[in-house]
Amino acid sequence: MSTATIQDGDEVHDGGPSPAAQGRVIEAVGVAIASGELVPGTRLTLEGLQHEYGISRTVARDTMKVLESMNLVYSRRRVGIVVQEPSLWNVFDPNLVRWRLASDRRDLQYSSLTELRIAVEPIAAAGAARRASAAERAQLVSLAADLRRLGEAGDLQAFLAADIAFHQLLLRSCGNEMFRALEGMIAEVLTSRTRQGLMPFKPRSEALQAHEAVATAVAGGDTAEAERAMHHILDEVREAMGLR
Amino acid sequence: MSTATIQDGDEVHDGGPSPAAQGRVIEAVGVAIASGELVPGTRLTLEGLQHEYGISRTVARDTMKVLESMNLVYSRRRVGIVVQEPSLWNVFDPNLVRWRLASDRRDLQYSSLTELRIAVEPIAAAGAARRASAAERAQLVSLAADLRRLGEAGDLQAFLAADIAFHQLLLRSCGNEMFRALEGMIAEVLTSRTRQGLMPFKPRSEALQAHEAVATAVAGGDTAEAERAMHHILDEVREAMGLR
DNA sequence: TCTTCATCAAAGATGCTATCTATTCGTGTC
DNA sequence: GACACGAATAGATAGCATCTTTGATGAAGA
Repeated sequence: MSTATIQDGDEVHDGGPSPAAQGRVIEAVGVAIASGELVPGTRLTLEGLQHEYGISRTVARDTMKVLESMNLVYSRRRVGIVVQEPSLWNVFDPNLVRWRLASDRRDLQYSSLTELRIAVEPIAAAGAARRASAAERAQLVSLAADLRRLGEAGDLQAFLAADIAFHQLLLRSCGNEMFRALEGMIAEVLTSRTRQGLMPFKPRSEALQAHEAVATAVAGGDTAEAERAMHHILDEVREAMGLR
Repeated sequence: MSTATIQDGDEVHDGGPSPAAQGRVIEAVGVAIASGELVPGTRLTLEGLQHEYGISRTVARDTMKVLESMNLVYSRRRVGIVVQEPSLWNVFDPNLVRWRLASDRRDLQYSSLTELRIAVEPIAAAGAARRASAAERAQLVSLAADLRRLGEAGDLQAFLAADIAFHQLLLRSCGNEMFRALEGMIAEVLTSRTRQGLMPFKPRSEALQAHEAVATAVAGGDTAEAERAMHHILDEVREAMGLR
């Protein structure tokens, strides 16, 4: 409407002056790289991006700056912006994880995350047993009870939600900021596990018991037992992943 | 010298036209935030940054975009650029890790990384036993032998180098891209451990044996034993960190 | 009359565009 | 092998658009 200027409309972008052009482009290019559609070595240019997405040079510039800070691309004068080798990517960047989970390379990302989870959660449980607050310990016990109730009732949806809450609380209360940063990714893995039907239709009684054991151990400050019980929970996952 | 223009020099920045102004500013602001010098809630403005660092709006914008993608800040109209709560930072970003290790909050970052290492390395060892290439297995055995030789000779410097190589190779060959991304951070932790004198002056024979056990198990494809032996190596670290 | 609440306008900041100069570095030519 | 050309990013500047906070104004009610 009041967008006065807008010259040379050879390719008017629909959304008007499109607020959040930035995010749109980062998303689009990020997804294209993460999915492998843009293979390593591919060269982009700012001008090309401007034209393709109908954005100004500045926006193209800072988009590439963000992608560069994730190590998805590097830029050199006279050459352009070059897509990096996957082995150099910042694979812990939550955005990148999201993009990869949305791509058809989903499985690779999923198994990496699962293995990470297997590694981290036992130590997180031990950390929680050592450092969680009283409120967190109590909530953990309560969540374990919820899990049993919902699991025995067969309410898979609610069970998943409580399961996510349980594991997230553990990561949050373990006192390690890096573990806490994995909260979102763990949630993603658990959700995906249920969606793909990798979860038993009805949670195994053994798993329910193990969750209770973790909660009890954390509540009682028994680090070794918390770690052991969490290991036990994850053994089931390892089994399912063929990592046993 | 050839800095032709430079108008209105009310505050000429020393470095001339400063190539790589970008990196300089990201580094400076990133360090200031990571070190806690800029507390959460602090407001910056593009204009303030332009003035402070003698840069243009474009560069200030790019810089903030990068910091925003690490979740160190968020920016809102009419408000400015606001420093985020540390709990929201992308603490796995290698740059942020570096900044924090360089700050006086070093210890916090160090212990988080150590705990992460304790969690990841056993699973990485198991992964390597399952998935490493023949060359990698051989190299691991060879590095373990080097470790014994250098350890018994008391050459702490060379021992550290070989130790880093050993643990990095393990992470690289374990087949998990996320673990591999931790290579640099592990190297940092090991270096720091030696520098701070946390390493025994002469590596304990038990540790040397455990490294050999890991290498042998990986070479032989014995995942359970590789994991167990790596756990054993890390028990010493846990002991030292008071995590036992 | 005083207080409270809703409404509206101005200001201050970023979002985005457009355009310019400087610098670098790969490539082709001599 | 040296050198010139050109393509591309790096950086600077100016300006309009947009959003959102803040404060002022005015009306309704106690």
